[in-house]
Amino acid sequence: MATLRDVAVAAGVSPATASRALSAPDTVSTARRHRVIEAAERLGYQPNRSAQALASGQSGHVGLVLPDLANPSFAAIAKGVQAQARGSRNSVLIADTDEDARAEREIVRDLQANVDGLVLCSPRMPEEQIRECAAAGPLVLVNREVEGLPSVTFDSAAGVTQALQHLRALGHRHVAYVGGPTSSWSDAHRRRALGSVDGVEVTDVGSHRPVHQGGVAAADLALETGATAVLCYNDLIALGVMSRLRARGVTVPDDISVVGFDDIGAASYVSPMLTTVAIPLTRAGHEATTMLEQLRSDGTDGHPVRLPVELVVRESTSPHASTAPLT
Amino acid sequence: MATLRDVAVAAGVSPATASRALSAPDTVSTARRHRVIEAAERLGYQPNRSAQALASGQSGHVGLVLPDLANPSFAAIAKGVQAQARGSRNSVLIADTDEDARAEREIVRDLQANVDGLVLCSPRMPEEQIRECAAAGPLVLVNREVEGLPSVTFDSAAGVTQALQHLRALGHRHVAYVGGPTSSWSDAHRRRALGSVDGVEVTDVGSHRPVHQGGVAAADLALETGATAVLCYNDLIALGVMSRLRARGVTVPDDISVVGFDDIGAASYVSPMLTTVAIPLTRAGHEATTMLEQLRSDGTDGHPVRLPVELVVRESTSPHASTAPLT
DNA sequence: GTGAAAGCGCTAACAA
DNA sequence: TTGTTAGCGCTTTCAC
Repeated sequence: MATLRDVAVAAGVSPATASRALSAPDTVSTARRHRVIEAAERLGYQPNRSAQALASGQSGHVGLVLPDLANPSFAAIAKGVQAQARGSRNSVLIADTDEDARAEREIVRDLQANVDGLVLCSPRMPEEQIRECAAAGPLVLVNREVEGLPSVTFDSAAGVTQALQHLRALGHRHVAYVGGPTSSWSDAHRRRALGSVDGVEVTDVGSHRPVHQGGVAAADLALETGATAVLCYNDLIALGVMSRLRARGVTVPDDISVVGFDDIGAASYVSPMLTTVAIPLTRAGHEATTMLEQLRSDGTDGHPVRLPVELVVRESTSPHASTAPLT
Repeated sequence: MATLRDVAVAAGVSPATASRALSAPDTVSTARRHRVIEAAERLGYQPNRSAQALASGQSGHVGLVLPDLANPSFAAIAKGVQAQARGSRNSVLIADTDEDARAEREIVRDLQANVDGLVLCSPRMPEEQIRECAAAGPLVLVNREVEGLPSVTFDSAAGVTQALQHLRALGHRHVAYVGGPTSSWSDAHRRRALGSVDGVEVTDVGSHRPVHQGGVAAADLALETGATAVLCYNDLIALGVMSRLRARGVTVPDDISVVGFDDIGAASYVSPMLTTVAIPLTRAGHEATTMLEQLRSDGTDGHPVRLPVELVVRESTSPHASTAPLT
């Protein structure tokens, strides 16, 4: 493997000049710069990142911590982070905490020691720990807000309102809400908007695991409330609710309407296709990474950013029977 | 940030001893080892990976190259790689090539210069390029075989056979096969088993994009063949086929049976639940990473490993009407 | 078993 | 603009 020294020798310049020619081109005379670049290409020179990191104090790595890569929502965020990072010639060190809260703190510590900045997606880490992490290095939160720390979240309260308004417009007056993990920031945030629409009564049927199975468990509870529509913490739950409803002979949307959150791929694969609040996950990954880069350069503090969401009306919602428009 | 030097001073030993105490414990006397470890913990010492890498020539990073993180199958592989790598105190540098074949070669080159080994998941990179990559450093292929290179694949030919046998047992005699990308190794591998079951005629309806939309496009073609069942390259396609069939008023499984490949989450979320060939994606990630570690230590060549697959019968397949068992 | 010393490949003052 | 000189923090001979 060719080193920078080799390139310098081949180009007939000092290592320092070679270094400059490659990483700060305009500080070097045109002629020499060309010679260096040419030599680098000819030798197939690849900079040694470890050496660069050691010498410059910048690893060129962005850390990404996620609860579960296999969850399509997190994977989408990862994709965004990845794309944006590569755009600025950074690479991504990824850590899946496997929903293990205990390991998480340690994983973050470990990672943080070796990256320039961290994108942290940890719905459940105690706020106090998050602050500790933030003190240890540049960090941007995704899908969670902590006072004073930079974050990228979704305006899902607005999403809840949109969903509720949509349901009201369809004649629904009583909606059941199937919540996500109690300790999650986004669930708390959504719950706050539950009373935001006049004329719609919302019954909370509690917290459920944000997976398909959580939805099947919640479906019976939702049915029991007598609500004519159910709004779910996420699509996985919504899909679970729909499965269970179908199994019990309840038809969606004729008997009951269902709304999800996230707009994962599966939402459009099922029948009826799921009406859901789409949240720009991949964009959040972009945004967080950009913010991280700014944090590091400008040294600014970074405001929380709240990305807009959008209700996507598909087939799982329809006019409530008893108030259906007469045709 | 405390350095190893700080730890050494605090423990009253030389940096060399401190280094040994931490990374080769049994080469140091018990007493000193304890002193060093204690000091390290007290100071919150975190080794600087870049320095370790530079000095030892080992980055402690495993590279992972994938076509698309947002694709649940690849995300599952990533999860496996990640878990296994952490188990051996390595971290994962991830690169999503975004299905961009041109960028891919460069991404790999770049990554390869800075990792100890690479897990490469690239269904479409030309074989010759793959060999180049393999020459540049330790590398394990996932879901693809190249003569002489270590790889982890799935015995999906056996999966095709299982699926076909299942369909034959249900009375199907004519099956349509909806293929994946022409240039993909796994599609070629599956196609080879299409004629493996006597009494079942398989009509190939061509290559399709391995996404939902690809399936909806293929559904009409499959129908046109007059086949009573359709076997798909993957679940996304199968789901697309089912959507389209439903839209055309064709009922699954009563009118036509559908079988997928992969067993992604969505396969169990839809109705009817998809019968599919489950492939151990996450395990493949584990396996590939383990293999990579062996490659590096033993220096062995690494045999190709072919993981078993399993047909999961759900609701999208049923006896063919005209030959249905009489009840 | 332990320490001193020499780098790993690069960047960043500082001089020239 | 360029070269010289020091390291970055760690591992690893090599003596002791």
